[in-house]
Amino acid sequence: MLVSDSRELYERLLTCNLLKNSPKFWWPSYGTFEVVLGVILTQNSQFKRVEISLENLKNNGLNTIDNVLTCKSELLIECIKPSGMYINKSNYILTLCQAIKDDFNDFKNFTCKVDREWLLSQKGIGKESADSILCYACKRNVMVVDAYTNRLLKALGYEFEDYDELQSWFDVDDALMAANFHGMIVEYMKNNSTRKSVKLDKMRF
DNA sequence: GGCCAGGTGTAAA
DNA sequence: TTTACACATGGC
Repeated sequence: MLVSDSRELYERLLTCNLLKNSPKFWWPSYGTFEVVLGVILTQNSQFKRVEISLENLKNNGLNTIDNVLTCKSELLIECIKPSGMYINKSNYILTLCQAIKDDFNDFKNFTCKVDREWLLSQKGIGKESADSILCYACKRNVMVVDAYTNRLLKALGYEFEDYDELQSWFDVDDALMAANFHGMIVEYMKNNSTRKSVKLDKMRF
């Protein structure tokens, strides 16, 4: 094992200064409804494409639950096309917005009251998306793990059975640490890895 | 042309 | 329970 625990990994990632271009939070519009849209749009897509879609949505006023629910679905689809899989994703967005309205009334109440189980029962929301919404939209102390995280830990000598086991390896203090931890892992892996290999020298190995 | 990107649902085996 | 495939786009 090249690191003894998640805290050592966190310290090593901090020394890489990976979040220097994101002064406070790595995910854009942290704590807003736009994060929910971004989480669905980013599924099997590049975030650069997601940012184009989010800009389209914003320019058409589709950055609130009510506006998404009352707009023509053709407009929603047109806005999110750059991220791909727009038929599925537009349906996921619409049904999720309706469910939030039905069960929580508004976004603010949703962020305070929603839990993981509720999110996982929604179509189009799996574990990673549920945790991303909790972490980056609801500002909860929830660690998001993904394929990057799994590959990094594997390169460091760890093997995990599944998502939940990988997630439970992480020990985080608060919402800010969780948000930045996952962000640093993604940024590190984007810059220092391919599907087959991970360069560890930036972390002083 | 094939592979991949800040995944998930569904059907078949 | 696991595996294979669909979803769809643009960059390399």
